[in-house]
Amino acid sequence: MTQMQQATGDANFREKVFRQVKKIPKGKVSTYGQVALLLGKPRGAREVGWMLHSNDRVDVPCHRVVDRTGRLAPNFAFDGMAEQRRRLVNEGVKFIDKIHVDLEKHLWKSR
DNA sequence: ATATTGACGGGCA
DNA sequence: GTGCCCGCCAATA
Repeated sequence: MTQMQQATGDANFREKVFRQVKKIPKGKVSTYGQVALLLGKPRGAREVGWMLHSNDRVDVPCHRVVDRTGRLAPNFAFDGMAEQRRRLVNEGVKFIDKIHVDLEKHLWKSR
């Protein structure tokens, strides 16, 4: 690893985030904090959010990642939270209202 | 180098 | 359950 890559910080961490998000099963959701914790950064929730925002790759199901209250992203990359909600509903995720998913039922329990 | 911002989380009212 | 404050971390308006 070059010195530049280290300076960039966690270029490696970014890959971990994508890999972890890809593991979220269809019909389940995870939280930024949960993902961060699994990657060994208990306080890296904001970091995860930044990564997903800056990288809206189609192969990363970022719509399955919500915040701790189950609230959807304030500004989803494509069509606002309407698009995010549509995708989740399409996968069978239940909502307690328009912007909050039912975490009790759909929060992914990683192992 | 400092200040501000943001797709966050925990604790408390 | 919701809202506010504060701490945390990286990017940058």
